[in-house]
Amino acid sequence: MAVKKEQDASTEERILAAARIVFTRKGFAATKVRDIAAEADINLSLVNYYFRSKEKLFEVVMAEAVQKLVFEIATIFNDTQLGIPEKITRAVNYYIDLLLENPDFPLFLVNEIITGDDMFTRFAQQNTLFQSDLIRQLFAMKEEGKLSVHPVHVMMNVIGLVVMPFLARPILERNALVKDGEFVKLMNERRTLIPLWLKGMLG
Amino acid sequence: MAVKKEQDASTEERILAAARIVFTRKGFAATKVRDIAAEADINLSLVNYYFRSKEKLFEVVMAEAVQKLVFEIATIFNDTQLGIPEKITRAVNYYIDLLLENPDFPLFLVNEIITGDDMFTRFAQQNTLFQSDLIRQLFAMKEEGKLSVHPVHVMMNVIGLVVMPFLARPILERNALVKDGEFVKLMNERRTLIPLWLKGMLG
DNA sequence: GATAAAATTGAACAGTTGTTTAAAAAAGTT
DNA sequence: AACTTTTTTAAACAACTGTTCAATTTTATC
Repeated sequence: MAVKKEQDASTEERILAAARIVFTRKGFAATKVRDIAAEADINLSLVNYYFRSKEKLFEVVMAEAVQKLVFEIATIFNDTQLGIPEKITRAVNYYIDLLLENPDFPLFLVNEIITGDDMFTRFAQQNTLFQSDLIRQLFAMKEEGKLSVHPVHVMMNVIGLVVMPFLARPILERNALVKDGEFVKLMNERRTLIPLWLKGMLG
Repeated sequence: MAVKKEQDASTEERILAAARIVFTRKGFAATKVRDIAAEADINLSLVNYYFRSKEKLFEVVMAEAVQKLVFEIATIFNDTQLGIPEKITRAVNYYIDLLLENPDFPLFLVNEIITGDDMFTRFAQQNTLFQSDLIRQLFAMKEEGKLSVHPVHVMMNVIGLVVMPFLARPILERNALVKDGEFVKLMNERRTLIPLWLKGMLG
């Protein structure tokens, strides 16, 4: 008995896709299971049938997001073959790629840091960003006297310079400071600008 | 008849204070009116008695927050007496002061950009940050060929460098990268570092 | 094609949540 | 003190929300 799952993934995947959209747009608390069902155009009960609860479904979506946001970067930051500037350049490019495809990610994640019952924390715990080889390199550089500021400043700057524009995007576009399509152009400029700026900060 | 309000402000103010705490910590959707009543230690009905609805109460709290975050800065950015570096230095210091006192502000505001029904937008519309004298100065500098990048880059960098640490703070402290109390020290360092970094970017 | 398993549906449940109401208590006014 | 207004309270309402259940339909297996 029990034919393993994986027969008709279409419904399950549709729910997941809908959940991604609604959770990302409205956050966990403001999202109703009925919203997801409507977005997926399936019966309400199916959400609980495929995923056990709203919370479990959310965890899946959140895990995906964190995975995308953290794992690749962790690999780069932990590549002992790469120097600091190269690590930063690659990370910046990866993030800008990712965020151009998923512009709502930062808002979504930031939202859950407050709203959620530390769901974010649970996953971010595996977070190797902050105990990475890059951190080690920066601390070493600091001790050699070649870096004048606390390594954390550098980390905060990388993240801030990459992520903030996506957080501010709605406001920028609303105030017509950035016209349609221009945002993408600006972000592409930042691929080379941010590493340049950081080089200035390191020196 | 109708003795004007303002008699016993204590209850009203207690509700408001409680609302600030709970809304800021959990966001609009995740906050229950009963949470606020409990936090204020008053009867549930009084919330609707003094403020007409949860939404109206939230608007008050949000308006306060946006006011604090935008108005002072707008004044600085629009002071035609001040040069670019001086504007930036003052803005950075004001923001760091403000955010050290209200560390949850950024998370709160960012949260409402997605979750809220554009409540943030309504207020931020008065936003003179992005049509300020500083913007004008930067565009002028750009046209004179003394600024190589788009002025928006500069704006995004200022905000990003100041605000991001406060967004990342929970993660930084959780991962023990920043010890207790050290965060404040780092932010105070950034008062001088950020203007310095930005000078480098402008040149 | 008969049988079993899995998927889907509509309805209902139980708990929550924002809001209202009517009555009581407190404060203010004459 | 009598009376009015304002404030506070407890209870209830009505709508909403996550979840479950039983019945039905669809799909897979022999």
